[in-house]
Amino acid sequence: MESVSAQLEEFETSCRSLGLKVTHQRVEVFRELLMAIDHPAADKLHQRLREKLPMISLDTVYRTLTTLAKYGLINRVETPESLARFEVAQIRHHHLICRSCGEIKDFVCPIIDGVALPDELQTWGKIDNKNMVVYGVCRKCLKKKQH
Amino acid sequence: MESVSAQLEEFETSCRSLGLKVTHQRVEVFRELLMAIDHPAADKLHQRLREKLPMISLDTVYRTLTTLAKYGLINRVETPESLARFEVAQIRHHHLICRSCGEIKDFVCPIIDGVALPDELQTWGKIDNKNMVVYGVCRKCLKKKQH
DNA sequence: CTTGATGCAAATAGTTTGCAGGCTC
DNA sequence: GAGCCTGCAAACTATTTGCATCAAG
Repeated sequence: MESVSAQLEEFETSCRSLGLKVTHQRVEVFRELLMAIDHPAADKLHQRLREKLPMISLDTVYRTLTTLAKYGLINRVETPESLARFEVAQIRHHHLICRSCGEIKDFVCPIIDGVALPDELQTWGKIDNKNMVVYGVCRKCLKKKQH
Repeated sequence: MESVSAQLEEFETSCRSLGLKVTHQRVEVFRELLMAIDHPAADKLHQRLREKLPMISLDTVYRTLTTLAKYGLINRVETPESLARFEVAQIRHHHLICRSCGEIKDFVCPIIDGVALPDELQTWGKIDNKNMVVYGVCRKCLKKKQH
């Protein structure tokens, strides 16, 4: 596991080699996402960022997230609420999503990673990512429902 | 593989047992989705439906899709464009999504279906669905890019 | 200095909701 | 006939975009 500062340094290097300017806002967006464990949506991230950067605008957050996702520095996670959520692109993992509260949890599963996809997919085009998404209702929500 | 009329009949039976009224609009929305192979979004479905039901409103399509998905009669498919798309809940399958044109293709993979998920997921809550989502760029889009 | 990034405000796009009338059960 | 469903219009929410200014390389 890399340290936060090492990851930030790597981020800046990546930006430079991609021709993206290393702005204060971009670094902070990335740092905030690096610290987050809850796959925040743009709006939530914006709220958190304003503590450090009171002037940062929501559309800059959107633009930054879109740009970073486009270059693969972060991942966009699809959710059932059609509300985009984000995470720093880390080790290969999959997602567990609660239909009730929307919580997204990561899990690793080397077996799934190792499964060979059907041959027909090879002729379809160029595959660059596979992700297992597991839906259900988390324990907290199951308890709430009993009332 | 069931015939279309058999599936429609089953749909009506399901609605009744769920306490949902079998309206003309609902049946047509379901039928249209049954015939579709492209996982249409609400808007596209609405366009198609207007050929048969010129008066059907877009919000009825939305309401119907939401209701049917809630009861598991159809599935909502998440996409990278945060635009909800739908399909009739058929046999267990997975999705292949083109990042460029948004095409969604189904594929079956018994091996993936059979993989036991890590134990930690059992304690998380109640799991009701697992789906592999494979992202890439389809051949048609790869060709376009070469120009 | 040049070009891309930001902040502001306004525009979009997808989706949801309140209400009155209509249709299923 | 009772209550859910529909159509219409308006509201909302998430996200995008045009433009002038500003800052990184």
